[in-house]
Amino acid sequence: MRFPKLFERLAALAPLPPEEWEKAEAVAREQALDKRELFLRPGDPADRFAVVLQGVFRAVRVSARGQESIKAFRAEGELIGAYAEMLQHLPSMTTIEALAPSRVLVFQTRDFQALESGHVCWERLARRVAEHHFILKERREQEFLDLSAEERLVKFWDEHPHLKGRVPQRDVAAYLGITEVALSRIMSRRRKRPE
Amino acid sequence: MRFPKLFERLAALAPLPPEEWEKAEAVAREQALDKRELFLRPGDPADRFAVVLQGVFRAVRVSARGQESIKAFRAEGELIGAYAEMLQHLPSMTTIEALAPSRVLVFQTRDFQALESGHVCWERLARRVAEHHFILKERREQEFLDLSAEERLVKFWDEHPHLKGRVPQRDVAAYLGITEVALSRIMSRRRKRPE
DNA sequence: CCGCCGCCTTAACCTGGGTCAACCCGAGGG
DNA sequence: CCCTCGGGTTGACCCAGGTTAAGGCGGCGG
Repeated sequence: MRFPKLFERLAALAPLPPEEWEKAEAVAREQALDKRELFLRPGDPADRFAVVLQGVFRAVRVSARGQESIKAFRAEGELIGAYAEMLQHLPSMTTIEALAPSRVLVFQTRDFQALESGHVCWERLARRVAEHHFILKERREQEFLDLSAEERLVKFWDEHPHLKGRVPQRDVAAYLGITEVALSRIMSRRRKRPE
Repeated sequence: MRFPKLFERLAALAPLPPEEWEKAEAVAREQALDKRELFLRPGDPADRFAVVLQGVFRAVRVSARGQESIKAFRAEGELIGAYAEMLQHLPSMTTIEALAPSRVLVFQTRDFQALESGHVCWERLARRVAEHHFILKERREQEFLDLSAEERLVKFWDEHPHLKGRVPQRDVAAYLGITEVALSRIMSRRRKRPE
């Protein structure tokens, strides 16, 4: 077993026999990425995903108008991939970019489907992952519905303290749905007013 | 089989043997709701969900500040329930209210777990449902990130034509994340300007 | 028939955030 | 040492949407 820590993490989500994990490791491939390097770009087939072993990533979507917004940041132990597109068998509309030198463990969805038909544990794990992602998105939806940009910012740092210093400000702005200018203003406002 | 149409719908998502469906129908209970009646209110245990047989519902969340925002509308063939809370074994924070006289088919999650341990098809179906919900939420996230309120409105009616005339305007506003006043203004703006 | 109620609209005013543009500052590279 | 460059800040100006408050209007009960 090359990645016992990762195994623990997954097994906590759903029962996962060690021998099944061994099979998964057998089809996985380690990949190193430089800062700025892309794990996935728009138009690529969404036929693989990965677990972050080290580093940080941002999942970006550029709109028709050319402005880029950030769907998520992903750090150690989290999944990267164009999940929605994968489920719909569409080419990726997402760019996934390393914000720092990183290492990931890559799986082909094809290989994963093979694992799934071998043992039900994978089905259950896939379900858990889907459910977890749903919960995260719903939480975010809630934030857009009833929080101001400033409140979203505060909440963001509350919930992602481990990203401090690892993601540029402009990307935080693009995650919050505002411009970097607005974010800068909010921060200076906070610096002065509510001590 | 009391609800063959519903069976078709579900079976389209994931393979579902008719005899399993029969078992599900056996534990389901039909419920009628008047306009304004609540299927679920905040604080209720999130231990049941339902399929809409007839009518429309709105899933509301009231924020700490007391303003209510709408997570989703649900019409015939769709699921109602506090899904996120159910997954997290939390009491409901959502109100689910009939916008018209409605009929639903209610399941207890407890009964459903029994079905799941009886046959893997339910596991697969649950996964599909989770994935589907995820896709919807991600799409909505995208809309908040790079569409204006006006564009969100247009998209809303594009994607939900069957809700026309069935949901009050103020609720559409609360779904879009704006006030009813703003929505009214947007509509009159559109009436004049871009013919 | 009147009056009320629920729902929508309109207007006046305020504010947060967008846009554009100038500027600052620290890290390299020549 | 200076230049450049990437990333953050600031200011001026504008506009979408929030807030408050005043109608409009159709439906329904009395």
